[in-house]
Amino acid sequence: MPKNKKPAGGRPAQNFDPRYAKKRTGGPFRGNDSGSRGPRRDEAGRPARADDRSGGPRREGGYERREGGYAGPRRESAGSGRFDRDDRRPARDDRAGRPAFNRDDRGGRPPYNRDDRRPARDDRPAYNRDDRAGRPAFNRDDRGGRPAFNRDDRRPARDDRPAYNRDDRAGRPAFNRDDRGGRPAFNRDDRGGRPAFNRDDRRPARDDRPAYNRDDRGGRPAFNRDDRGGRPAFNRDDRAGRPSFDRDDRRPSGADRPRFSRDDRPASNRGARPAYDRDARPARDSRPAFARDDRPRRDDFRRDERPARSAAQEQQIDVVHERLEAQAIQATDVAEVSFGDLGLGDNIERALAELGAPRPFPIQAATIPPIIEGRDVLARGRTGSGKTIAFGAALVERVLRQKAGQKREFGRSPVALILAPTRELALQIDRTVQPIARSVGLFTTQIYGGVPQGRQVGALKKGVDIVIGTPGRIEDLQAQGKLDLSQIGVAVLDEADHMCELGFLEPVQRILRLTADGSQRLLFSATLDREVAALVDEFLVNPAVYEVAGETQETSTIEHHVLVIDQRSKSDILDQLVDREGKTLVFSRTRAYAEQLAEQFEDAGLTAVALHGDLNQAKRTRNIEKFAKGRAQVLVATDVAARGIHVDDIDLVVQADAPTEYKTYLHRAGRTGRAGREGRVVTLVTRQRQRKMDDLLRRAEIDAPFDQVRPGDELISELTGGPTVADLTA
DNA sequence: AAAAAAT
Repeated sequence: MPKNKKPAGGRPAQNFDPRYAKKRTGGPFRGNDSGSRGPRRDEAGRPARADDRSGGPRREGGYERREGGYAGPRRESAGSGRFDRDDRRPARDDRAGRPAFNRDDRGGRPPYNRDDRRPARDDRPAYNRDDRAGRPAFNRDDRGGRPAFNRDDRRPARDDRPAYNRDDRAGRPAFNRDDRGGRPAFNRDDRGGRPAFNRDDRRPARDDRPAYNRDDRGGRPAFNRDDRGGRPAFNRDDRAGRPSFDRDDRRPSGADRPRFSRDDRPASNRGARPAYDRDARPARDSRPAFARDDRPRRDDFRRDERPARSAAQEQQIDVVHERLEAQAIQATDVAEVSFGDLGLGDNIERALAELGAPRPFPIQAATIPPIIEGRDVLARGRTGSGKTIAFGAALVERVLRQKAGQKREFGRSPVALILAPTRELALQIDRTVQPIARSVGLFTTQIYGGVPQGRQVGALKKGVDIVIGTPGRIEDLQAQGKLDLSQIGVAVLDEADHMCELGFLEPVQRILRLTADGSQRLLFSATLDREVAALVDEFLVNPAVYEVAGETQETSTIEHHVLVIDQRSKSDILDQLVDREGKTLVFSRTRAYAEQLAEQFEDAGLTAVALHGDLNQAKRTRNIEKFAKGRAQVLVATDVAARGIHVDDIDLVVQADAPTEYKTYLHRAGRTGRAGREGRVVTLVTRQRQRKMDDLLRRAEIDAPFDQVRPGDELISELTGGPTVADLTA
């Protein structure tokens, strides 16, 4: 999280730096983009896309030069789990190298997390206290020694503070009212089971509030704070308590089950069914065929059942696209275009080359010119197609032209904002945008939660041009008067459709409303759809909409498989899937399961780390870094890692829990097969979920084979793509 | 269910 604003001070060892260079290099666009969709028309209003349409074949070689060389660490880890454990022990020092003590360590981790979290909290109070302690001390000294100075010092201070405070207070209540109206609604909805009751309660309360509000303004915040303070505290207690209980429960059961399972399974399954399995497979293969035959019927039924839903949704989608006049960009049309041709300056072009992007990808060629021109832009380009560079480079050029001739001022307000749904993504975007901005003398900073705000505020005080962050902390600092959004002339929403989902939309709307009137808005996502209509209608003016032609599964480098399993065998099958060479990313639906799986894989002798919202930010960053650098073979994550996150060379994505939305599937799958590399996605489903999975894949326009598997089946080791640790050590 | 601000 060091987001340094300072010019020279090179970046403090950033996790993905080396790797990062490759990241964002772009997508799997191949020279042979067969799927040309609609004619490429030149809209009247379309800012001339400077692309010379010399339709040469697109070369992709330049983007593959950097190969992630993590063979070393991998080899060690693959060689034997015990070596890994030994390696870890010294690293963990305190925890001592007793596998048996792992249980103790597990019990000990939650307290560590709490400690880690507290320090973060302690830092702020600590800084505050220091500041407070410091000021009174100085005041006292000033009062005692220098009356004249005291008056001077106090006056400006008092003048400034009350003035600012009054302004802020005057301003905040108004905003607070809006916010309170919006947030509690979401909180209550989120809290879940009482929406109806809450709403009922609220309405009368709101009716009463106008009168009560004025009187109670002082009182409510107190109540709100109490409520807020109490609930999170309970949550944290619960979290801390549950994991330990769960872990305790799991250990005995886990210790017992594997023994019983292994004993039972070999006896029953291997003994009796192996022959049946092989015979049964063809039969199973035929089932999907039957299922497919059945599916059309279901579709018919569903169409009958859903007319309201699907029709409405499709209409909305059509409306959005029709009204926005989406253009499909042909890769061949931009094959010979350079970043300079698109309007970017030499410095930026050089910075991009250093990032591993010597020439623009289609989504970049399509969107950069209109962004520089100042138009609102919607863009859809599949995962790993280079969207970050598209908006990042164009935004820097745009800001540069706007600020041309202006002096750089200390404490200036930021003029551009990039919003992302997760802290890791915000950090990653900054890793791309910062070097581009620096190349032309602009400054960026990250504004996201989970870390002390002091550093972020310090950067803002010095003066920042581009802010990159997550909604919560941005609103927080804005409310504190430490972040001025009024000068924001360009606002980017990465993962825009996700940012329009419940829980994100309102904060995003509030933030956008605080930006300058008529400021430019850019919405990017691999799954941009009608969900962004709420924002488009309010914040965008005559936007240009782009997508890349030919983004079909045929042109994808990702291979998809669905394994139909017994719930009981899930654990063993997962062990088998992740026991392999190469980086494996495993998705789970819940934080607890992610944590559980990471421990399970560790117990199996692999190096595995978890990534989810229950971890403090330091640990989140540490774990994803370990995975990126190859010091962990397996990353088990919640959907916090589903969108945008780029780690080189993930060649297998395993969905331990199948997603419920096709968009989630696409984004999770998109963690592999980036920039033209090959990747594989394996999704586990139970027999009962098979049909839902089939529907989901159809919506995602993905064709994947369904295979029933049991632990030990050859298909599993085929999918892992290589010999396992067990094979090597046997 | 998860994510996003702390206190």
